[in-house]
Formats: sequence, structure tokens, C-alpha cells
Amino acid sequence: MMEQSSFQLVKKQLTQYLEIKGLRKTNERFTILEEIYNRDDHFEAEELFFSIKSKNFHVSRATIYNTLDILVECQLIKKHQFGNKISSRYEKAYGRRQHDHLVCIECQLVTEFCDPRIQVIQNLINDTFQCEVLYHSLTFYSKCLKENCIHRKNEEKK
Amino acid sequence: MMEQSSFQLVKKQLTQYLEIKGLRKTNERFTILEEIYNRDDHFEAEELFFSIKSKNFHVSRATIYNTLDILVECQLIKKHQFGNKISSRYEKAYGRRQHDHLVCIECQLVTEFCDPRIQVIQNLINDTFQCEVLYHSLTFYSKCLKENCIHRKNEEKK
DNA sequence: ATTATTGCAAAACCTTTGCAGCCTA
DNA sequence: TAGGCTGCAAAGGTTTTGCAATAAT
Repeated sequence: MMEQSSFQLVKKQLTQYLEIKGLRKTNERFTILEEIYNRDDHFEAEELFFSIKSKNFHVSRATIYNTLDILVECQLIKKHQFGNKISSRYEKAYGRRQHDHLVCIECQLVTEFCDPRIQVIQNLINDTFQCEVLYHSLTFYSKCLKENCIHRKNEEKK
Repeated sequence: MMEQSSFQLVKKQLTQYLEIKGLRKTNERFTILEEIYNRDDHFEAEELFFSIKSKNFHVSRATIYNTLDILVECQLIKKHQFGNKISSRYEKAYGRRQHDHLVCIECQLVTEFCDPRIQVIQNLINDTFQCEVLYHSLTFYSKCLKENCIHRKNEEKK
């Protein structure tokens, strides 16, 4: 879990963004931010909805989605769409270095990795097409890395 | 448009796949295949549905989706999920070299590119995580490359 | 007091599913 | 003629929207 002092920085970041944009500083928004920064996974909106609910806060789905959009805009979280699932996934972004993902095609376990070559490719794209890439998505798909994955076990049984 | 002789190869490919899998060779499946191979874009299921309809064939959505799944399985098409749109997109795959995509964040124009470095990264992932990557998705997002893009024009007006 | 934000439910959107009837094998 | 495939419509899952009530400024 993130240290309390670090979370204060994130909270301050959001406060500033809301002020600059003339948006309101509501309890819901900070509750959602805190729940996200207490997680360490790549979660779906629905999972966030239930994890907040389980702590006896109540925030509606509409507010969850609204706030997720805001947090993406101010770059406190990142949004991903891993191709083998329909719903979007999110992860906290503050203070984290650029990375990409390796996803299990069966259980959706997400593993992170960094590779500087992706930046080299991006620079080449910029030059070749005379454009400015704003962001990218790179995901590799393989079967599970998890030793005790139920799908891996199924495979061994065969 | 693909030459007729090339399409015959694709059709044969599908025929063989259906036979091997014990699936039936229906008119609908070949009609869909043909329509796909007459296109040169990255299309959505709904677009395919209407382009077939406009030619006075009739194929239901259920059959479109069913057949798209089959064509992905036998690798005659590829399925993509570009993050800024919800629905999946497809493109023909037969005889095409591996490539990735650059997508306009406003009008969704798709441009293709190749870079051998992605294979280098993939090999490193395999070694590092002792897994076997089955496929990948790499997409760069930028504003439009199209000279006469409506969004680009809007930008110039500002 | 003003008006952005919330919660709720309905709608929208893409995709899947159930089932009766059709058609391939 | 057996059963996989189709079309249709309904259902499913995720996300968005309309609107009245609430709360931040």
C-alpha cells in the first residue's frame, strides 16, 4: 500500500486540477481516488464500485465513471483496454514509470514490463508520418505466468 | 481490390478449414468472406452488416459475429480493439505481413506500419518471463494524418 | 443562491444467446 | 434425415444519459 504521505501528494494533485478546471471538490471524488491508490492491480470500474461499497461508502456507477474520466484527464490514472475482455481497466499512474503489459489470455493476469525500444519506435513513427504520437498501447498475450493458475493446472492434467 | 485469383486462394483456405473442423460450408460464410476481402479498411461488424445488406444479400448480425469468430480462428482475418472506440475492428489477414497501427484519436483513421523491433521486444519477453507470447497489440495514437480531416480543419480554424 | 454533481433508472451500444425453422452433408 | 446453421428477437454486460434532488462554492 502507498504511504500516507505519498497519497497526500496525489490528493493535492487532484485538488489543484479540480480548482484549475473549476470543478468541485466532492467527497465522492476523493473517496474514489483513495480507493484506487489503495489498490495495486488493473481493475475494472465494476470492481472499484464494489470495493468502495464493501467499505460502506456509497458511490453510484455514474459517479464512478465520471470520476474515472477526470482522473484519466489529469493523468492520475491510466485506462487500458486489453483485447480479450470487454470492459476497460484502470491503474494508478502517479509517480509510476512508463510501462507496458503482458496479459494471460485465459485468466487475465496482468504483468508489467518496461522496454526502451518502444520509445525508439515511437520516435520513428513521429518522423515517418510527421505526426506527434500522444500515447501508445503495447500488450503481449500469452498463457499464464502464475504457478498456481487454474488454467495452467488444467493444461497439466491433459 | 484483390485479384479474383487471390480470392480463390482465400476461399479455398476457408473451405479447408471448415472441412477439417467439421463445420458446414454455407453461402453466408462465403458471402461474408468475399465482402471482407473486397474491403481495404479496418471495419466494424456493423459496417460489414450494412455493406452486405446494401448489396441486397441478407445476413443476420448473429451470423456476422459467428463467422467473424471463425475467420479469426483460421487466421483469415485479424481482430483489433483500438482503445478510443468501443467496438472491435477487423481486417483481412491472408498474405499480409505482420504490421501494427497508428490511429487518429479524433476520426479513427487507421494507418499501418511495420517495425522489426517489436519482434525483438517479444523475444525478450519470452526469455524474461519464460513464457510464449502468442500475439501482441501495438497501437500509437496521434491526431489525424489526413490532410482534409474534418478535425484537422477545425483545429486550423481556431 | 447558484449551479455543478450526485444517484437512480432508463437508454444506448455492442455482442451473445435461445429457439424455431432451414439447409448442408 | 440428422443436426449444424440461420434469423430473429430478447437478453447480457458495460457505459452513457436525463432528470430531480443534493451539496459545493
